[in-house]
Amino acid sequence: MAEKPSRRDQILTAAAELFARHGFHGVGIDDIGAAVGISGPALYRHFRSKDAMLGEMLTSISERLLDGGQARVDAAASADEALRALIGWHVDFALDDPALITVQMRNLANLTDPDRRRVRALQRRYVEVWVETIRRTVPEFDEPTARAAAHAVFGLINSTPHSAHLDRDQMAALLSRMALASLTPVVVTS
Amino acid sequence: MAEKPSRRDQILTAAAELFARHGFHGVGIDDIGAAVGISGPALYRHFRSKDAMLGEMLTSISERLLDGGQARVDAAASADEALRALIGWHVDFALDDPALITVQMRNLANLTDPDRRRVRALQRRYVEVWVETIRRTVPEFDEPTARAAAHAVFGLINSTPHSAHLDRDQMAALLSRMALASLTPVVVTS
DNA sequence: CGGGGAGGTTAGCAGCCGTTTACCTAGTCG
DNA sequence: CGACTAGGTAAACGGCTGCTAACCTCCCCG
Repeated sequence: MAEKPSRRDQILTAAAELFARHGFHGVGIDDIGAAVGISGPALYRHFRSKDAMLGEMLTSISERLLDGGQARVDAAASADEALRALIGWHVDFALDDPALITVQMRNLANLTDPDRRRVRALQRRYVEVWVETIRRTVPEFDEPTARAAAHAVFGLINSTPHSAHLDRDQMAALLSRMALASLTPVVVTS
Repeated sequence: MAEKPSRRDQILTAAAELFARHGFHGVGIDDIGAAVGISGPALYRHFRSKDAMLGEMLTSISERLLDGGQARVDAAASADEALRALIGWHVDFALDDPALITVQMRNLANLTDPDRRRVRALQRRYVEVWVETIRRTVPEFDEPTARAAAHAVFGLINSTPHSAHLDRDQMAALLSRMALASLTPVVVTS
């Protein structure tokens, strides 16, 4: 079933690609229209404004990340397994939607104030899932350290768009291994 | 000696801060002027254009990164020490100039064509320094893998601006440990 | 059959923003 | 002392861009 994507979704994915490549302000309304075969102001039949596109894009990413991450953690049997599942989840997301990940990293500042608040709240909750999971497997990390470590792992995994030299599976394996290793630096070489 | 910074440098650091926070297109010429106490078009006494500011900013970062990295590697006695030195160098840079690092990560696309070529060439050479160093300490990585790993480590270290919750020294220690651990995942738990 | 909504189109406006211009000071130096 | 320069100002211009307006055309459904 070819799951025909709604016009809105077509527009959002095209816009994400463009925003990722040129930045929010670097993309014109006409560019987005052209990318989906319609031209210019026709977009206003589907979105209230250009800001609204970015807003919807980022809130939907943030919700998907949070929900998926939470689900993986809840389904895990042990703390260790939870961490692996979380890493795998984020790696898959970053590899499957590099444009979305890039936009989420770079274009938070271009959001409208209420949108930014919403997105930040979602992101904070996602980070919190990570912080708890990390602290369960690496008890010697205090909370601020775990938070900083979580951000560092995000940076590591989200580097994906800048290095597509490996194929998907190798990349997933590499990133997962590196992420996991970076979080267990204290495995004493006995 | 209070090393009074030249006007040009004042402008560049102020502009870097603004570009990092709002993105290149999100900052007006008047904003930059205001940030250094002069207003608007006075900047054109010091720079040919707004693009020229970004160009000079990014080439100078890239040169500093490359030169410093190369120097550290050359000064190192062993491969292992070279890797540690390289990590330390990049961590120090990212912690001391978070704005510059952010601009370099996000605003490559806003460069003028010749500037982008120059910067990319410098960045490639810097990555190459990392790739060689990594391969000397982790021989089981082939070249593409080492390159991808280098990018991942950059992402890890450059995550600094998004998490200033720790003080400088703790942050440096954490990032260095994580970076090093991520690159030696094969320390078999004997 | 006939009318209304969904989804296009082009033309045009309004505002922003990078850049140029013309002008005005202080210093500096022959 | 007079002239040139470095560095600043405010005003104006021109192009780009987000958005609106007016209009057109299917398609569906009573």
